[in-house]
Amino acid sequence: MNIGEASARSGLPSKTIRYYEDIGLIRPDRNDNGYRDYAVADVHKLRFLQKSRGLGFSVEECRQLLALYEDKSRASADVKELTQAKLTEIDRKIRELSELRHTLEHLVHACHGNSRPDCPILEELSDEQHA
Amino acid sequence: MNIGEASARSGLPSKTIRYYEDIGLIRPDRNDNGYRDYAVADVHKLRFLQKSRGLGFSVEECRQLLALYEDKSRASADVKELTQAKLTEIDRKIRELSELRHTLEHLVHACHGNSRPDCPILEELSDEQHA
DNA sequence: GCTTGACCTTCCAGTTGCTGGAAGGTTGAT
DNA sequence: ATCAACCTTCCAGCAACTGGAAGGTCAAGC
Repeated sequence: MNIGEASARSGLPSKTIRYYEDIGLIRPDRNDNGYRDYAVADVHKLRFLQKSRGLGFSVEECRQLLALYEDKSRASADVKELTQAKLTEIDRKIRELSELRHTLEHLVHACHGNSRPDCPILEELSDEQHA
Repeated sequence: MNIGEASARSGLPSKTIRYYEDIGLIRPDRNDNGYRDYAVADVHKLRFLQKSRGLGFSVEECRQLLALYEDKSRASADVKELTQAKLTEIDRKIRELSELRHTLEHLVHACHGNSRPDCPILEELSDEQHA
């Protein structure tokens, strides 16, 4: 499929898809006319990139995550270690998002604009253990 | 407190903290010697920025989120609408992170490096509804 | 009181990760 | 045949930092 359809299916702009090719994240085939030709597996990768980038992983981290799928020696200790590190990071992100969610909900329901600048939620936000 | 301590307490590099001042996200006092002087509330904001940036929100989105705390008219319809939109976004991110987590765990436990390129997890990854 | 080292300041240049636009080739429909 | 809607490369600009130079401040030790 052409880049336009890959874009529509992955949710990434064509510009970004070409950029990801420039930096070696994906390697689509080329048609005789020079057009890029994306396979379904490429779209999978692109969707994966679209999500993981949006979740705050750097391009280099995304490259590592992609490699976890592609690494032939997936059972190696290195890969397991990296995966475990990523899992820990994901768990932290999930926790932080849950806290952020909790805070926003509180702001809407509990604070009526009169309790700043020392609203208890702001305190909570900066608590190392808890927020 | 000086920028070094604000950096240590917030987890942000001093460079980044100065940059956030440049673009108007925080406004610390200045001492007579010209040094920036951060209050505890500033550190709260910085920690908040550190987290929300790491969770994939753009600086402009972080500015909006910060404004939710500072907006005197917090009960206005606009603010509630923005908050609701952010809550929806946060829920989506939490869902995507959970899926990513699930996928990585599966890779470690279920795939032994022999089932690509059509590993069922890669399929799942690209599914609009499910992954 | 003077030096030393660890701070802090501004400024400017470089990097990452896109994003827009120009200039031009391809394709499919009228 | 021409028109819109694709596609191509290339180059410039923006967002969000990041590093380094050049220099001022401060507390500790001699």
